[in-house]
Amino acid sequence: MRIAELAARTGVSRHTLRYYEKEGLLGEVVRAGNNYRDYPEQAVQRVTMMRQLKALGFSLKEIREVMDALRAGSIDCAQGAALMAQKRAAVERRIHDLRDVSRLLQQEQLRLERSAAAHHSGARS
Amino acid sequence: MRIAELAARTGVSRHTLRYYEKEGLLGEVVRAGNNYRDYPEQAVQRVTMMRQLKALGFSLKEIREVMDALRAGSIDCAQGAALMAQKRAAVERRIHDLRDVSRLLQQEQLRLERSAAAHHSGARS
DNA sequence: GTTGACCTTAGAGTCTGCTCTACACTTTAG
DNA sequence: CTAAAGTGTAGAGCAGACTCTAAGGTCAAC
Repeated sequence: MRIAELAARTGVSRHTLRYYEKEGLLGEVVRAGNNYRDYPEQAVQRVTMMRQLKALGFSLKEIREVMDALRAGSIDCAQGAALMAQKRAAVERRIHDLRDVSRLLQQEQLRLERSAAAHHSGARS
Repeated sequence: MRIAELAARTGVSRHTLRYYEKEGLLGEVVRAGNNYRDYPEQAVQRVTMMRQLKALGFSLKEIREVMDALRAGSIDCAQGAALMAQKRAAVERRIHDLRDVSRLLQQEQLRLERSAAAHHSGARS
């Protein structure tokens, strides 16, 4: 498919798609005879995943590493699987850290709710 | 404490601490008679939390909202608690999304491991 | 009372990740 | 055939988040 279709189906602009390619996130993109980019169907999933990872706070460099792993998988399955496991571990670490933050926020929330209740019942602060 | 100590204890540079203050992440910072900033002990926890949130991919604007909620809590407990709950919901959403990504990566990993095993046992790809 | 460590502000510079513009070529619709 | 829509490259511009520099005030120690 051409760049406009990929942009439409992923919600990532043409400009950004070319930028991602330049930054190595999309590997080599095949060109048609007229020099237009010709993306495979799979590009939709790949770019969608990039967008998701981006939204979760991953840098383009980190995303590139995930994509490299996926691409390596098409060549060397064992190596690709290993890289995939490593990237998944990074994601799990991030989940763990977020849980810590969530717990902190909850503690603060409970503390404030107790304070609010105390004020409401006429107690002194 | 002075800015150098806060920087040392949080791992955030003097420059960045002033920048965060300018961006409203630290609220009003009390000044000593000599116009030096004089941070309360609590600033260590606050700045540490900023650093954590930052590492997890939150923008300064989002972090500012969390800090505003914490600061509001010192004034209006009920309101602070509500904001805290709201921020915690955002964190939980992010955890949920990360779990999706983790699941995707795991699927790919398993697929590749099966492929690798098939290759190893002499099967055709 | 001067040296050196620390503090101040204002503002310039840097890096990332887009986003847009200019200009030229290709394709498609009428 | 021509106009509009789409694509290409190169490069400028921009916002966010720092990072650093310059020029000067403060303070503790010698």
